[in-house]
Amino acid sequence: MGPKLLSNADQAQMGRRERKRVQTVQHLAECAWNLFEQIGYEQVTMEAIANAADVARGTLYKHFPAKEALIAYRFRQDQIKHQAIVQNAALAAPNIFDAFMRVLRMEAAYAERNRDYIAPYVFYRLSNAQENANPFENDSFAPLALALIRQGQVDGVISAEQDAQSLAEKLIFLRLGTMLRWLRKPETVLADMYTEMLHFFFHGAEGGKRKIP
Amino acid sequence: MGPKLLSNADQAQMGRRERKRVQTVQHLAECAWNLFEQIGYEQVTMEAIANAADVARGTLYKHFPAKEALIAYRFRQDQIKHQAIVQNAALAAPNIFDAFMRVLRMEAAYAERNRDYIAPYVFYRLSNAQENANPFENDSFAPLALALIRQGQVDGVISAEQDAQSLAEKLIFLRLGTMLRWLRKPETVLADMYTEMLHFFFHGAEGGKRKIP
DNA sequence: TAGATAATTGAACAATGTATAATCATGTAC
DNA sequence: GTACATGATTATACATTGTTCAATTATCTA
Repeated sequence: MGPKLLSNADQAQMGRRERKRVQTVQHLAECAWNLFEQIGYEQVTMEAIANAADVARGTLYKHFPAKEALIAYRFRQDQIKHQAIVQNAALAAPNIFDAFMRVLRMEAAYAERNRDYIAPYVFYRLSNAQENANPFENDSFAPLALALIRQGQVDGVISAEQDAQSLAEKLIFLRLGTMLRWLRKPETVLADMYTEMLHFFFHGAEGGKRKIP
Repeated sequence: MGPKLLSNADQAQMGRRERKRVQTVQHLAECAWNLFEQIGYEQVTMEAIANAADVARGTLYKHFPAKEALIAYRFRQDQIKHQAIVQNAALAAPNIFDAFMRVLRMEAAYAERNRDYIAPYVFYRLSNAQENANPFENDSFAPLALALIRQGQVDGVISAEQDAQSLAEKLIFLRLGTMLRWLRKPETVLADMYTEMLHFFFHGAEGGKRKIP
């Protein structure tokens, strides 16, 4: 249901108006990103972006209701681009734990490369959580996590008594906490923290050790 | 180390300047809260609060750098007020799980009573997470959770291999996710969701069932 | 009492985000 | 192809947030 990468065929079918809209959006995103990289995200104002793209400020706001939306667009595009690779990596894994591990490793690598943008992105998505059903519904991670959890339940590695959707949401918030801790501590490595997080996700605080009943 | 409820003796020792500061802060918070209750949090502007309290806008901003800070102040005061009761309830519990349960039940009751303010409060605390070590460090829940987790480790109910601080943070973000889901779904009961969350916190997605080794 | 320190005020400022009327480009129906 | 509806763009104004600054007032300290 989400937006997809547009083939040339799709573009031809769209009509000039829609085609121009997409073009404008891409142009705005590009100009914004250039500015972000040049002078730093925080320093860039919406006015500056509009000027760089040579449109009125109102036009910019029409397509991107906030500066963070420009990051979200970028990230979304990248997610769509990498979706197939990530899914295949997950499918090729020998078990659910490794599948998650591979997905999270790729995500960690991406996050390390885009560190400066993670915080504004996350808070933006979170603040708009009231509207969407799930704050990270558009995120490509959520549906993948859900699928893997369901598979885990089939395999018997994950308790079938717990609602898969609910488990997915818990994982998403564990991931959020992990990301924020990583952002706060410059010396940490996100992929390592994800490993610890995954262990906790599967075994909980009890840690897989059973108390004598 | 955090702010404490002020006894009269404390106030006498403070000096007029500090005494007036506290007085102003309380006055501002009161005026703001009255407005929030009268016309709804979203509708109230900082200017309106300043006018109601009969101070310059700059003065209001000096004490409360954002509208959300007025909620945070309120909540903090209430937390301090209830701290002893909550702690005693936790101490009186027969085990760690029940201790958490009692604490979270009280918190749930409080949240249900203050539903309208939870979302802005949470996002505000979260956005200021870069500064503080932990986004909910000033929260009275964090240190209590940490203490209970350490106790759980002593009792052998919680794996001693995992860092208590790290576990506490995980619980805090599970709690965050739970709160946001509760906010999104008006039909849900927060206390019930906390129960499920706690079960997950202890046993993980595996759910306490061991796979055949 | 004198001088340092902190709080308050009023004003201006930069930026965000919303709203509106006028204008221009595109789509659709005839 | 013309006519009309619809969507996008522009310029502008507006309310609000949050910051800054110089001038003033109140408190503290020596």
